[in-house]
Amino acid sequence: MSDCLFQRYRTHVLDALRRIVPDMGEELLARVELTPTREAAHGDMATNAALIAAKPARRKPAEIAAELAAALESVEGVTKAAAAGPGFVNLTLKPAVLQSVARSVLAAGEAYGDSRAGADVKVNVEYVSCNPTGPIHVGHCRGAVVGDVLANLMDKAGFDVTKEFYINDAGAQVAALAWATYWRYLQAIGSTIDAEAFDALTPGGLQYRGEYLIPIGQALAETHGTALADEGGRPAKPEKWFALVKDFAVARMMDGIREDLKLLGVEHGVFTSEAKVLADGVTDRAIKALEDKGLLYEGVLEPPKGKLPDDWEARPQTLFRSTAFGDDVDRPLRKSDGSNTYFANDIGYHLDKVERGAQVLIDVLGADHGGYVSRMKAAVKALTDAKVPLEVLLCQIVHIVRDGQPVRMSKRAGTFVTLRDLLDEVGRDAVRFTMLTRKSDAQMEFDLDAVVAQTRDNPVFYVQYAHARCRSVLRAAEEMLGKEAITPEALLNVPLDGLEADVELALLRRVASWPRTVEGAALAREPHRIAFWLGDLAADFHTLWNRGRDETSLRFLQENDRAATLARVALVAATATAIRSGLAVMGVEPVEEMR
RNA sequence: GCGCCCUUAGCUCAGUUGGAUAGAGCAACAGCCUUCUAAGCUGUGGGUCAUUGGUUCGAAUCCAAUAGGGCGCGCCA
Repeated sequence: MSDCLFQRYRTHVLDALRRIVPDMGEELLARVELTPTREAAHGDMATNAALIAAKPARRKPAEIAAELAAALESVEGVTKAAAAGPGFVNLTLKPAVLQSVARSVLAAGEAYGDSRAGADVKVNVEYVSCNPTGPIHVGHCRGAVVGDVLANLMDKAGFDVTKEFYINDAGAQVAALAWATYWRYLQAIGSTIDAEAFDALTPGGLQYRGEYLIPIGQALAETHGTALADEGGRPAKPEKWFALVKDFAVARMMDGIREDLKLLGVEHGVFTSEAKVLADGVTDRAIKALEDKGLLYEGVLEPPKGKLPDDWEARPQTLFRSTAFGDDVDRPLRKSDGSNTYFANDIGYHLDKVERGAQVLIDVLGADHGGYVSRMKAAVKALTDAKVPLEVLLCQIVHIVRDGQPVRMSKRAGTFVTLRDLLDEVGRDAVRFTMLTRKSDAQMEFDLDAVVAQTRDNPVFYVQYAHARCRSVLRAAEEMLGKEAITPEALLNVPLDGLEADVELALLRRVASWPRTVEGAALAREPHRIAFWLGDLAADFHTLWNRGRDETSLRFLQENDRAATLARVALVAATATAIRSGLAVMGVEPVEEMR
């Protein structure tokens, strides 16, 4: 675990504050923060301590701030502490303190920024969770990346994270998949039945007509020959084939989905089957638990306002009293055929996650599931007596555009629909990084040309370029000083007091803000902050680099000044490490050079 | 009709959970640049934080109402 500058000095602030204003409650002290300043004129850090303390002390903030500043001025490493504005205290640190940040980074390596804030709380992050009825689609892509990076982030922040995928393999959709696969199987064994005839035979009609099921039908034919059909390749009764074909198709679909996700760099630790949760009786147990709490009843729902479904009719059904937990209406658990609704099974699944030890549940869902959130939260609240929180991250739609024009998702027109096509076109790193350049709950345009453009305004490129430049300097430094001189271990012992230029200190300040960025982003469940921090860090590094163009004295490698060179190499190595630490959370590969 | 999310510079977006004079990039304008790694650099202009009210030392941030955009609204997942 790396020590965080801000945490360290915050304890000094609290110590001083306790002396000046005794008897402050813990909850008030918790609101005291020490943050980076927005402007250089305000020093390195600022605290709101005097503003917080003013009320309980019944004193003016400026007064307390002045006393606090006087006390903090004597703290080791502080050159200046000044009251400012409505009652802030600004701290200016000795350059040596900022310089030591480079050493912390080199000592910690990519573990720099690791935090214990999560206190090993068991968090289950469920994401992607698409139907296993076809290849994974670009529509799932944002949730996949957001979920994965959130999980990485929380892991880095000290949570005990499980990455989980829920396989929706129990509903009508997989039944339709089984029928469609069977159709392809019949074709593979030479049956002449056409789509229309089979469509008429299939409950709910033949839904999945995509070519991706052809090889699966063929594989079934190879294994089972004609055994799954009646004579002449005529369709047999479902009893003869349905369960087998369904399981086979789902398994094959999941193989493909797993493979595609792996190309995106997403690997879940746990896959949970809806059918298995159901078969194991967890779902029944969950429903029983709700019943025991008196939260189920037979009732008739009001028809929905606005557009009415064509076949709507009032009907008594088993309802969960979700309104008791903040939902708008009570929700049905059984379909008219007696089977569970998706919601009912999902209640079972969430109980399953809790029974496996999760203390916090996080679902990453598409925005079209927004209407589902309050009922699921209600169910989890009811099941766990509000002991296990369910948090939901909604990801808004991504519009794929090329050159500002929307890309229509049409298979017939040959424009891509699958995640794999997107990855083939722009690459994994561009997809992952770009998906996090917006808050999850904001809509986003994904421009196929812009995300691979090698320009300043492409954050993926800009961050990669910064790392490549760092590596380039380190390679040149190796030429100049020898390999042993610039290992992280060797650089740990290099004097850093030459790093005093404003651009160098600004870079160090940014690097120093990584631990608190990790904690803040993890606690707020906002993985996009990592992408923005990386962009800021890259900008600071490029600024320093560019300054060296005009002022040769600021260049990293100085032929005649070994001490200055070593200090700067340490800074560059620390910067590269910080970038890698951030990219590791993003699941993006750092590059050694741009090509 | 109801619920949830969103509205910040001409454009695309941040804004560290209520802090100081609201910030980047693009575009515009003005200079510079032939390079330690090239895909540029420096500077300038640009704002009623959708609108109105409220909460308090202090609001883009919290609350209420209004306007506009998105999503959802029994047995799809």
